[in-house]
Amino acid sequence: MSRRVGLLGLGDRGLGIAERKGRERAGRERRIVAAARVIAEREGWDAVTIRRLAQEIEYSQPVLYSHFDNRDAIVAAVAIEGFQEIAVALREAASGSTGRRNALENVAMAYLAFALRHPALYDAMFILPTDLRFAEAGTRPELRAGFDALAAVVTPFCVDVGVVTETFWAALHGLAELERSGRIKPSARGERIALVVRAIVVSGNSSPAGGSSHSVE
Amino acid sequence: MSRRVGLLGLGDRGLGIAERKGRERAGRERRIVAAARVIAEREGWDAVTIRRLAQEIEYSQPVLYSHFDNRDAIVAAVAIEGFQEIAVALREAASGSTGRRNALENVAMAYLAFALRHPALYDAMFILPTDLRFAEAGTRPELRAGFDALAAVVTPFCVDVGVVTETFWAALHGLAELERSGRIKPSARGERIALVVRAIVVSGNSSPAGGSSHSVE
DNA sequence: TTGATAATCTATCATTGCTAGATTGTCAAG
DNA sequence: CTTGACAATCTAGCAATGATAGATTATCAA
Repeated sequence: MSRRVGLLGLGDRGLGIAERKGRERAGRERRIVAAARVIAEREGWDAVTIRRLAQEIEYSQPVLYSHFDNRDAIVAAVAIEGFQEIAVALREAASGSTGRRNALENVAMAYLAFALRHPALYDAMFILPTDLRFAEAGTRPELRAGFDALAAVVTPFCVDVGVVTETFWAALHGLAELERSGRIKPSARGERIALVVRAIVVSGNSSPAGGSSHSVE
Repeated sequence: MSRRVGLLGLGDRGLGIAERKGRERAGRERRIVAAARVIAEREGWDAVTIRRLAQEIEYSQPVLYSHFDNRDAIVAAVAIEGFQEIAVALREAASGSTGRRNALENVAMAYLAFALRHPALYDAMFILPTDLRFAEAGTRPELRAGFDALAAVVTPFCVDVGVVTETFWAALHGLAELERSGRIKPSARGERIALVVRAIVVSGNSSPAGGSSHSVE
């Protein structure tokens, strides 16, 4: 976010005032992000203009630039909300499962349901440019949470958790994208998910070791 | 593309002239698409503006609108080129293979190589809005060719070719997208591909029938 | 009260996709 | 050869967008 904040140089009892200003500022920032998300989900990201957001929060346009460097940074803020929420959704799906394989199924279904239920949010997370950093040392924990949730349900079936999780994620993302954009027919979604799940169950372990089977449950 | 063409009302021997005009027009259209693609690949799609393209082909901006309804239609034209070319690349990868499993591997690698080698082209095909129709009755054959190439190498390993091909495609697309956008580390690409290939080989056939294995080669 | 600084606004820029309307080229009918 | 119609193309401009410069107002310590 932008730097020039101010609210320094407080005198003796100006401390509470600075706190109030900080709260107001944070609240305004949340309203910007919330408005962006609502408009994007209702009318698409093209409708999310700086002017429109300014009108929505009842401030002038330049105020937005004291919160975010540019429009893409607002998209990124929405994307981060999305990564937090999909992590929650995936963890819930996993926890409400009857077994390890069922957990895989539920998580896969939850992933697709999330992507299809919040198209604009998913756009912000994966399609629109956001300059969010992934797969690096300093990756924000919000961005790792979803990956970790996938890794959790994949772990029982493989030795190289990282690679299998990445591939599982890729398969789910690909299914979501191709279905979202009308490139594959939605009717066979269940069968495709079943295929992905079976693939992980049966061939997740890359090296000859590892419990290859006979624990099916 | 746009409608108002003209070149009718030809008299007795005006026929050759009309043909020449048609050729010139088609050539100009090709130059537009080619310029769009070159600029996009060199400087990104944001640099592909109508003015820039007009300058490139040495005509005024409105001329572009006699060829394409809008900017997205130009992106779509580039995307179609991409679908044609990826189909060729996948077929070549399949034909130069030593066996059915090796064909799977080669095609998967070729898919990823294509996506990573032509980022702007892949953007046009899968990321940017184009209103191209897929998975419908009147889908253009150029858009089916790539899918068919995938289906060809998948067929030996499954009964429900459609579903398995869709899932294979999704996995490859997901891997391409996540790697392109820096969300998974490029170093493990080979292992991820191997995982996808093994998954199809070992669990591609959904029903209990079908040649489940023992023909490995 | 005053002067400095923070907070916010008004006004404006350059760029974009797109289009209306004027202008030029082409060619068949008279 | 002229003329009138139509195709082809251009000049000029619109409205919208992201972004910013600079004026204006609020705040508060001295």
